[in-house]
Amino acid sequence: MAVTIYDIAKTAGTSHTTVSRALRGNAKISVEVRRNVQRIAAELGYRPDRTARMLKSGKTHSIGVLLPDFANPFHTEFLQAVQRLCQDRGYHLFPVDYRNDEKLERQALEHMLERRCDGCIASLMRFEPLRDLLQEFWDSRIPILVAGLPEDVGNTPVDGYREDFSVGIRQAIEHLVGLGHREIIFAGSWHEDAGVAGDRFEFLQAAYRDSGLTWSHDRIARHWTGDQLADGKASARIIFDKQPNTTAILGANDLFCVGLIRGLTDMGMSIPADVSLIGTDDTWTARYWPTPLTSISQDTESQATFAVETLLGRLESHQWQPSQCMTLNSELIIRESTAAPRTG
Amino acid sequence: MAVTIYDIAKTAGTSHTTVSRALRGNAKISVEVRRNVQRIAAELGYRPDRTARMLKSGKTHSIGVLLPDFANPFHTEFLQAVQRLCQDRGYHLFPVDYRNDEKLERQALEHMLERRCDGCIASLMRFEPLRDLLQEFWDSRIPILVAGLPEDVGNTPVDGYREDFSVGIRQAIEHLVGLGHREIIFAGSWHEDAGVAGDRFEFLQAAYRDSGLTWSHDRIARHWTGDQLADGKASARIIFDKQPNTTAILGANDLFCVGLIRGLTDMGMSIPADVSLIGTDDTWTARYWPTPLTSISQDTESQATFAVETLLGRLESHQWQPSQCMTLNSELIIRESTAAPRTG
DNA sequence: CTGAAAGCGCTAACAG
DNA sequence: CTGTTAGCGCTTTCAG
Repeated sequence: MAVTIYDIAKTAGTSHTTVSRALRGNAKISVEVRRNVQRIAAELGYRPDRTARMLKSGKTHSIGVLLPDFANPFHTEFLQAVQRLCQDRGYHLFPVDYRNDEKLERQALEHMLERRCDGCIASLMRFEPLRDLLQEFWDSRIPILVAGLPEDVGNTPVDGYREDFSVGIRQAIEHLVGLGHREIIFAGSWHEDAGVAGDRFEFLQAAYRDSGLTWSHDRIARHWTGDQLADGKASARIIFDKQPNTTAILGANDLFCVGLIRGLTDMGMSIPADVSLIGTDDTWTARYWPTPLTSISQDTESQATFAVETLLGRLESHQWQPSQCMTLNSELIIRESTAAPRTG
Repeated sequence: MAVTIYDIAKTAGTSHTTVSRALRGNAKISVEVRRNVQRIAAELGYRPDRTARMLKSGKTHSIGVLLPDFANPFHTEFLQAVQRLCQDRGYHLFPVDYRNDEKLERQALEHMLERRCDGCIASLMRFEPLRDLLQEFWDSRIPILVAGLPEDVGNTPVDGYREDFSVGIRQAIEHLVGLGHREIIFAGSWHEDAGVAGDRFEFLQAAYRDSGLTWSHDRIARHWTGDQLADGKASARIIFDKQPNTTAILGANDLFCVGLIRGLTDMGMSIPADVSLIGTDDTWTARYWPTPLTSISQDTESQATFAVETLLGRLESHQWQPSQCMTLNSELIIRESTAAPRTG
C-alpha cells in the first residue's frame, strides 16, 4: 500500500539500507546517490513510517503530558509552554486530558508506559494511589516529572516540582488584613484527599495566625464534583449560607474563581465592593476579567522550563541517580478584585 | 530490558504465540493456560509494546486532532467532546495544537501521516495551501475530517462540516436592529485570506441589507497577529478610532471577545450601556462572564458527534466513495450583553 | 487448542 | 561509500 524504502531502493537500483541512510543524511553517502534517492522518494510520495522507526530504535521522540482538564486555562498555558520548549529539542508532545477522573488518569499513565513515551510530565490529582505506576516508570527508565509533588513521596523515586504557596498565601492574607478584612475564606474544588491542597492548609493556618486572625476549619470551603466552573458557582451560596459575615475569598484556581464570580454575581454581590476575591494561577482569565483579579501567581514559564530541562536532561544523559524536586515561589499580584470591606 | 511475550513464554513453558493469544482473550485457549499466562504476565510486570502492535497490525487506534489553539475554550470544549465519544469506541486521541502557525499546522498534518494515525480531525486555518496533504490523506486511506470546510473544495476529496452562520448572523443583526442599533461592526482576528471567515461576509452583507442597513467594507474590522486576546484588546481602539459612532459589535470568537471587552473597559466603556456585544461560539466564557454574552452558538456536541461518527464510520466500513459534508445550524442565544443604544 | 515460521518497515552492526 | 544480514516485539497464517 504505502511506499517503503524498499520501493525506493528498487526504482533507484540500490539497497534499502542506502535509501535509509540517504534519506536521513547522517551517514556518508555519495552526493549523487543521495540526491537521486531523495528525488525518487519525493516522486513516489514516500513518508517514513514512524511506528517502524520507534520499534526499531526504541525511541519514540514523544513526551506524554498528562493534565487534569484542558478546559482550565492554567493547564493549557502550561501545555503550550512545554510545547514551545520541546519542539526545538525535537520532541513531540502527546497530551492527555484525564478530565479529573481518577480512572482515566491511571489508564492514561499506563497508556504512556505502553506507548513507550520517552518521558512524561504529569499533573496528578492524588499522588498516593499512583505510587506503583510511578515506580514502574522509574524501573522502565522512563523519566517522569510530577507537577505539584507532595512533600512526602516516601521512597518512590520521581522528579517533580512544587509550588511554595506559603509566600503567596501569606502576602494574600496580609494584603486582605491590611485592607481591613477579618473574615476570609479559602474556597476551592479539589478531591477530598488530594495531597497538594493539603500543603496549603498549613501555610494558610500559619498565615492566618500571624496576621492575628483566628483559625478554624470553617475557613475552608471545599466543594468537589469535578467541574470547576459549576463547583465555583455553587460555592458562592454555600459559603454565605455558612459564613454570612465573609468579606473576602481566596479561590483555589482561576477556573473555580470564574464560577465563583458567577455565583456571587447571581446573588447580587459585586466585586470588590461586597466581597474581595483573590485568584490562584494568574491565567488570562485573571488578567482579562472585567475586574482584573488579584492573584497568587504561579510562574508557568519556570515550571515548564524546569520540567522540560529536567526531563530531557535525564533522557539525554541517562542519569538515574537522585530524584530531583524543585520548589518554585508564588507571588501575589495585586489588581482590582480586592478592596476594603464594606463598613458596618 | 522490558519484559516481552518471550519472557512470559519461557517461564510459562509455552510458545510466545500462545502468550500473545492468551493475553488478548480473542482466540481459543484453554482456560488454565490462559490463567497461568496472565498470572505470570502480571508477576513479571508485562506491558504490551504498542509500537510493536502498531507496526504489525497496521492500526494505531489513534485519532489525530489538529486544532489551532488550546487556549481557546471553543477548541478545548470540542476536543473534550471528541474525546468522550472516542474513548468508548476504543480510540485514543492524539491532540495537536498548532498555535495558529501555518508552518506548524502543515508539519502536524505530515506528522499524523507518518505516525499512521487511523484517522484525523482537523480545524484548519486555510484550506487552500493544504490541498496536497488532504489529497495525500485520502490516497493513504486515512480518513480526515475538516472542521469549517469551505464551500469550494474543488476536487479535493475530504469529509467535513461547516457552520451555516447565515441564520445566526441574521438573527444577531435583526436583534441589534430591533434594539435600535444602526452602526454595527463585525470584528475579529483571522488570517488575511482564511476561507471560513470569507463565507460569513456574504451572510453579513445580506443580513445588513435585509435589515435596511447600508453595507460597506468598513463594517468589518480585522486585526490579526495570531493572539486572539491581544488582538481583541487592540481592536477596541482600532474600531472606535475609525468608526466612532459604533454602537454594537459582533465578535468573531469568544476569546477575541474577552480581549475586546478588556479593551473597551480600558477605554471606559461598559457593556451593554455604551456598546452592545455579541459573541460567537458560546463557550463557558460567554456563559460565565460577569455580563453573560449574547452569542451566536455553534453546537459543539453535534459537531463532535458528526466528526467522530463519520470518521469511525469510514474506518470501520472502508467506504471510500463519496466525501461528505454536513452543514450545521447556528443560533442566537440572547443574554445580557446587548441592549438599546444610548440615545443622543 | 497450540506451535513454527514469516514478516510489518525500519535501523544498525559488520563486512566488503 | 555500499550491501548483507539480523532483528525490534508483536500478530497472523498455516500446520499440527
